[in-house]
Amino acid sequence: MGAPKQKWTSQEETALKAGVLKHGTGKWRTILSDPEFTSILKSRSNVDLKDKWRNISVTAMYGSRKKAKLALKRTPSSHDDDNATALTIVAIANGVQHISPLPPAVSCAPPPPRDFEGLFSSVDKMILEAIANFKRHLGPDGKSILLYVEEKHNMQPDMKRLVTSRLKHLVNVGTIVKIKHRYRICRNGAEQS
Amino acid sequence: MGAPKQKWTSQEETALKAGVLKHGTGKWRTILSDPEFTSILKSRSNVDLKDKWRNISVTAMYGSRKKAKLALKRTPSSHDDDNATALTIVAIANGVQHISPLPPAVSCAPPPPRDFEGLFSSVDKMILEAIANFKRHLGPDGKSILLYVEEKHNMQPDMKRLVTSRLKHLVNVGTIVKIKHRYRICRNGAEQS
DNA sequence: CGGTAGGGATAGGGTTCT
DNA sequence: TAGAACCCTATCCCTACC
Repeated sequence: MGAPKQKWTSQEETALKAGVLKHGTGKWRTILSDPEFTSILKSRSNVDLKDKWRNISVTAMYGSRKKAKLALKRTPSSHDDDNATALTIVAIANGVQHISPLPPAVSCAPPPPRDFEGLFSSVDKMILEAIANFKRHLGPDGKSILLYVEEKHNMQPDMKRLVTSRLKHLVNVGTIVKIKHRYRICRNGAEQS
Repeated sequence: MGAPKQKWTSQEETALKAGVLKHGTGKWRTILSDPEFTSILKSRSNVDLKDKWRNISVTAMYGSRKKAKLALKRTPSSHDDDNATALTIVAIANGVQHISPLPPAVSCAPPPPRDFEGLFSSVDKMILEAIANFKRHLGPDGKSILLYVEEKHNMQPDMKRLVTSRLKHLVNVGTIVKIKHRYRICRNGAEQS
């Protein structure tokens, strides 16, 4: 009676995905406040978003949370990769897919991150995105970033070299900093401790 | 792994409690700097300590912060009592408890607040600590301290009498003063406003 | 600038409903 | 029984205020 279990509509789900693409995971309140999504998601809380995203991610990767836990027990591997991977999966779903399951009543998809200014800047963007979508202070390590980008491009082995060099480049020009094998966006030129 | 949530170990928690008993609440940086605790708590910040203490206190009293807030809304009563009570609880836990949940691999417990000089002095200590560590001007009243001492000792009626009499005793000998049902450490004989 | 208090958000485990 | 939706709370983050 209090609440008969409010199932997620595909509009809501689409908005959530777009929100994650735009603001990153872990920015549930931000997504909720974004005028682009707030009306669609107005009956959801930030925690709802988090939970739904978990369902989406875990379903995409393992089929279920239960299996996910089992899988993670067997392989206590870098948990960060999973998050990046999930985001990638959804990114693909949302970005590559030209038709929505439902005709979006509102333009809830991200504006257009479609401006390819060249491969480099494209990769740079993805790298920054991968880092930006990291909520913790410690950023992702190179491996996670790589995985993220590779999957985005269907495991092109060329990508690895490109990403690695771009990563170095971004560090060199001061866009990002590398601290103990982890990368972080550099806010103002230098990120001294 | 960036830091998927660094759960507090029982060693750390013990160190924090000991630190609060030694330096008082609100002295997080001091506790961190204390050579007695600095190594155990080296991966924690002063803010972490503050947060964890809040968690411990509130859990001991209400079960959770959420319930605490609700309880406080229903009863906008003197918030000071809560803090004292929490401290008392921890004081008791640290001072009376003879067995740790986990056999401490390292001697991480405070050197020895284990010197039982008798039940009286033990109770006196708890009372004084609870009051001393109070930063608000109004001290705690005896009721809440009593209540939780009783609970901690499984409602032993003896405890109630003991605490009450010790409280009176401490007032009589001038160690503490009682002002409007609240107790304060007496610094120099008189505590005029 | 550094520290603390407090409000609030998130992560992850757990629970309920279907 | 599984999976989706929802709850609980330890931990973490942000901001105002010294």
